Amino acid sequence: MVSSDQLPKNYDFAEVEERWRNTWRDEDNFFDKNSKKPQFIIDTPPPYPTGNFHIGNALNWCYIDFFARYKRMKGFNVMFPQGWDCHGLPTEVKVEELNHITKNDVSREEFRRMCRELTEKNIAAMRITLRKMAFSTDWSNEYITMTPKYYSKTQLSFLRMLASGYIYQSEHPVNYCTRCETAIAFAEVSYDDRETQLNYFDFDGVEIATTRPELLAACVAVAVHPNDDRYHKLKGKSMKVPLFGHDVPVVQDEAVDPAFGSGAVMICTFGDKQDVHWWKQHNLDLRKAIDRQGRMTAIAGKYQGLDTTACRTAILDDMKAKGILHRQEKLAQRVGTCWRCKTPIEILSERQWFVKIKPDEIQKAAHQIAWYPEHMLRRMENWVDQMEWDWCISRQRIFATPIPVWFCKKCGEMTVPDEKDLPCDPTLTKPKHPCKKCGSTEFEGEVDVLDTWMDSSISVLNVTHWDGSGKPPYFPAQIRPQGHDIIRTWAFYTILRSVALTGSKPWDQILVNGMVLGEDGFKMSKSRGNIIVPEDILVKYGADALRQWGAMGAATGSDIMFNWNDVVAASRFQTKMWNITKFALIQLEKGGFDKNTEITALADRWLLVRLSDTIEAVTTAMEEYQFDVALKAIREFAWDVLADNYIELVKGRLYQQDGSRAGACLALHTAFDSLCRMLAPFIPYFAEECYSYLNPGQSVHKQPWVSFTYDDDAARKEGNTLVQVVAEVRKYKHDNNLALNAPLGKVTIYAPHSVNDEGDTGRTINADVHWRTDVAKLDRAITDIDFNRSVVGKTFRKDAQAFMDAVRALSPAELEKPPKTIKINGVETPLPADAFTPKFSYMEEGAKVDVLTVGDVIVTIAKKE
RNA sequence: GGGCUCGUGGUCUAGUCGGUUAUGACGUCGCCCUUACACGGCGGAGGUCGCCGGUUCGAAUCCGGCCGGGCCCA
Repeated sequence: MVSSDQLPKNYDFAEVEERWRNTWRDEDNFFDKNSKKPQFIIDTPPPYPTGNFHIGNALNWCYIDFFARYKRMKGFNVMFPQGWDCHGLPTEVKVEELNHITKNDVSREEFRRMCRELTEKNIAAMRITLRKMAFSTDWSNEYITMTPKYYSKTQLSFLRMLASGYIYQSEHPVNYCTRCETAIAFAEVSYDDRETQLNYFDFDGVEIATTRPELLAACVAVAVHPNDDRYHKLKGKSMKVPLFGHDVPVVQDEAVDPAFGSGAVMICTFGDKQDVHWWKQHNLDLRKAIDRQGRMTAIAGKYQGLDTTACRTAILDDMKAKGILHRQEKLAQRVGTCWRCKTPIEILSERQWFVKIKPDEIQKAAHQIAWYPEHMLRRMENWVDQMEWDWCISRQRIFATPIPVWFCKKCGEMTVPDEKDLPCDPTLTKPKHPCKKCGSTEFEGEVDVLDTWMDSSISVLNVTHWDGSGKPPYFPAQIRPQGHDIIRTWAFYTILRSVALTGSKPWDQILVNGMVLGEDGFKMSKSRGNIIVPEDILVKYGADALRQWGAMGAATGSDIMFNWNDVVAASRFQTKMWNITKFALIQLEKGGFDKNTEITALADRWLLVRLSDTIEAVTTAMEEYQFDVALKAIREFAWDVLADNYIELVKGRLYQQDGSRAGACLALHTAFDSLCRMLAPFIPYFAEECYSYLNPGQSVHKQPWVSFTYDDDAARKEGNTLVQVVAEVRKYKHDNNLALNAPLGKVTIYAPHSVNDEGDTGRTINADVHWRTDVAKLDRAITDIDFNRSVVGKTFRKDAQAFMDAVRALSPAELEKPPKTIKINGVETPLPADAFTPKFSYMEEGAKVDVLTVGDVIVTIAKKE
């Protein structure tokens, strides 16, 4: 044990946190392949390496670290890997910005090198924050998706899904961002409100309303509702498209809303998702009027080369000139945009690669996973239910995993590399064998690359070593922690891929955390100026305070508002705990403690039973990932039970030098040791620091989770009463304008059982205290009756009111000694025990005393003259 | 328009498979520098638990409707 005078007066988080950060070793957190302990593998989210670990990440990682540390203490072989999801557009855009280039100004290889370089720099910066936050990362299982080691696994998964028929290529309409020049998946489409114009014009004699006149060249049909009398005559006819002159059929479809516009709509390839539906349904022509850059194609005739906006203006002008534009109306509209650049997306028909979505097997696997909180499963169900198209996985970009496929230049046959030859960039290398179909050795490598979700959706397969021979040795993982914003992407794609590649669910449990909102209650954003970065909090209050905010800010799973108050309160709790540590050390070094001391004093028994209750509650909460409940219970025990009540009760005894202090020393040590262990997952630096003073050279993080139990119902009840008696006496002093340490004279406590308080009560309230079990010899009168409504209501139901009236009508003697039955509404009814308690007022003969009652305990106070 | 979720003192929040006086923090007011702690202790004030209706002896809690936030999706 370290001497108490070596403890600094104040807790210096900056010094302590840095010291332990430099002391702890990475190896202590490594997953042990040879361990016999049960495994607990965490499918940690690989963040996008922006260079800044933001507060949302911090919350997510706090949760992970809480249970990772808890599970280690509970005897699990924990893997807490750290991944980095590198590929994708944001980095490409950043590289273009920083170097003042566009991707086409340098070679693909050079551009990739620039992206890798930036990413490495960003990862290095983020690792520093992770370490400062004291996350118990398993750095031996770090993965970086842009490395050949990782993306060869992405490619392997691609080849296997290609072989099993999950992956196919096809020409199909896809969401396309013409600014980024790439296809995107539905999950990457966001929706913005905007106002547009609905244009009514003459279409070969019929009025049609459209918001997208520029697509006239791509018109392939006119649709009307089958029951719309106005257009019966058009059935089976064809019509001539104005300005362009090609003929299109008239089709009938229930989905046409006769009340919208003129009730007749033009179908174009493609204005929106509905057009795609109709196009498939009615087997219509394909007319591509917009190219990958968002410009009009040759099919648009004289409008060729214009962008869509210019084309719209030109066509409307021409309509006006021809006199066929009837009128224009304003229309509120939701438009799909690229999540990254906010450019409105186009639906283009393209040859792309797709992954088959099989809703049933995804639903089945999703239901085999335990969701925390449970209702988050609904989001997955709803998303899977409304999937219409397969997942488009090809992207026309550069910084991403290459699609490992070649096509024969002669016959078009597809060739793939052997699994052992991965990774592979087909744009740089050639297949090892000639074309199987025609024998040619001339190949063209696929230039498209993979959606980054193809990388990250195998994170769990990667950490469980799925690519090893045979069955994945560690698969499935135990838990996936993630935010609810990416349920429809990361969680969805992971389940899909896991089922496709292994036939099984990816994890046993999924823990979904909420979003972090700014102090003003809104989503953090640059424009609102409400962004809080973890580094700010680390500098001002330290990692432990930030971690406490993460645990206590809100119930697990709900959105959490950032609040400096919570951080300040967390830091104050540490100050309080620091002082408890100093007190414990000062007391324990006086004579140590003996594990075999018999605990007899009520206060000591009470502390131990309350500790036991707390440990049980905290353990239950940890098992359910209710970190707010767990930390709240710990804080309450430390501050309220231990510091404000227990220590106040026994400090007088501890100051003495006789044998009566031994029990208090043991109780104090037990509580303090347990607190350090329970706090270890939440505030690892602080818990380590406190623990180290009592146990030099030992780490609290290598200790098992607390298992202390203490069963003593009487101590719980009597101790609570004792605490209340002290509180009542303090209030009495307060009400009588007495100082809290004012001497009180003789105080008699009449309790139902004899109590051994070792003199604690008398010293605490500064009085000459006498405990008695006999009945107080006082004149008393009944002033009121307390009913126990939970008993009365359950027993009498409708007659509860009548019962209470009947009791009030009893004589004082009957109230003190209740009869067996009571007459309610004229019926003799059994009188249940505990239905009511009479309230008495007491007077002692002659002597002037004040009387306090606490439950069934009576306290008389004879004031000192 | 649909789905999910939330609405509790000035602010944030616990409680939500009904049950005695609705939890805690911050703020606020009063008293107290008691040998761990004034970054503290003790005590107080402050709430028609969004609104309306229903079920019940009893509703913050269950049911229905409405109003208002947030998120996801059409």
